[in-house]
Amino acid sequence: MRIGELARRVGVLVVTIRFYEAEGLLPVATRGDNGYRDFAASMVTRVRFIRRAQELGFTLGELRGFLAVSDLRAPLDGEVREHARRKLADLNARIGDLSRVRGALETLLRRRRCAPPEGPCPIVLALGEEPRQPSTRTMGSAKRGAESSEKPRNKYGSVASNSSNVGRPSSPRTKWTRA
Amino acid sequence: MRIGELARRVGVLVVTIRFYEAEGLLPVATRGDNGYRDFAASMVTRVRFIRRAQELGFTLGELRGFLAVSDLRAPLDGEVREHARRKLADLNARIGDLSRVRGALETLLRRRRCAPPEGPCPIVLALGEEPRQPSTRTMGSAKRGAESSEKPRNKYGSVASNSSNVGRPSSPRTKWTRA
DNA sequence: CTTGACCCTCTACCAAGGTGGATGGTTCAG
DNA sequence: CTGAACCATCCACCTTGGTAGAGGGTCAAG
Repeated sequence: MRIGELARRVGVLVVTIRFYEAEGLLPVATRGDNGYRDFAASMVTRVRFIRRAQELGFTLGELRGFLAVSDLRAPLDGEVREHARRKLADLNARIGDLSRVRGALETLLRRRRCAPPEGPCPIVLALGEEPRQPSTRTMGSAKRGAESSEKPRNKYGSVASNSSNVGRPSSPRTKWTRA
Repeated sequence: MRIGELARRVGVLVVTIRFYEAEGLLPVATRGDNGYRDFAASMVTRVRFIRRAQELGFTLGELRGFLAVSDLRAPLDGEVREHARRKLADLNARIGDLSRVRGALETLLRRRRCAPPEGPCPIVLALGEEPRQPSTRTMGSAKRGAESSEKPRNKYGSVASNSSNVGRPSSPRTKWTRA
């Protein structure tokens, strides 16, 4: 199968297929005498898998690692197995969170408006409340940002000093002077 | 509360808070005479909500829309309600998908290796197979790419000229010199 | 009155995940 | 044989969600 047909079958752009190959998500395709790539039929499933997994919040990096293990058909030994176990835990946490959001959303649809006149929306509360159990959440869009009340030692991250509230009826000349 | 304290409490960078304000995810903070932002205590919950929702695959754009509705405390009328209903359907599909992945992953951990010697990994199959029911999956990382066997009417339809890339050592016949 | 921890604005830049264009070779129908 | 529809390469650019730094004001303690 040529690249165009593969792309058409999955519903992605040709350039995306090439991008995936370059990124190591697809095995380097064999080439004909004309230099054209020739893809096996199984690549349809594989590309479809990539798209679906991406929608579920897996990054291409994770997928690359995962597919590499799958391709090697290597036994699931120590490190990889441990990684899989961690992924499973993440997955469970994630499913739990999404279920909470679903519950809140269902409640919402049963009511007439988002929030009781005072206080925030139940969905905001459901997700925004203090974390009760620090389950290692490092999935999906987890960036390398500081996590849950840790000291963010970068850019305006030092220590100490607290001056919690307003109390400055002072001079009104600054650069901004906006209300 | 000043920006630094808010950032510290949630565990994000100060610049991230400013970024959220600029992106319309937080209401524009009131300013003191010195120009410093002054945040309400409820912003802690709100920012925490944003982080958690992001981890769950919501984009900042979705969150902006959602929070706007929540802030207005407007009744959930036609369009917004419809949107919420669609989100709920997406959510259900997503939870179902993640559950499938979880099942596959559990199976995987019970076995010794990823796949039976022939054929691909069960997880790849579980996600990569032909879509059976075209439920509108437009969540999480859904980009504006072509979808499911549509004609990707972009790229590969025109030609033109360029000037960069000088002095290429073009081979007599082909550029790629096949494998 | 200086120092250091804050705060402000603005501009640049980064990584991920592509998208699009320029330039050119290949294939096939008419 | 010609034109379109493909295929190839490389390079530039876009969006998202931030980060980092320059340049400078504010404020409390020493």
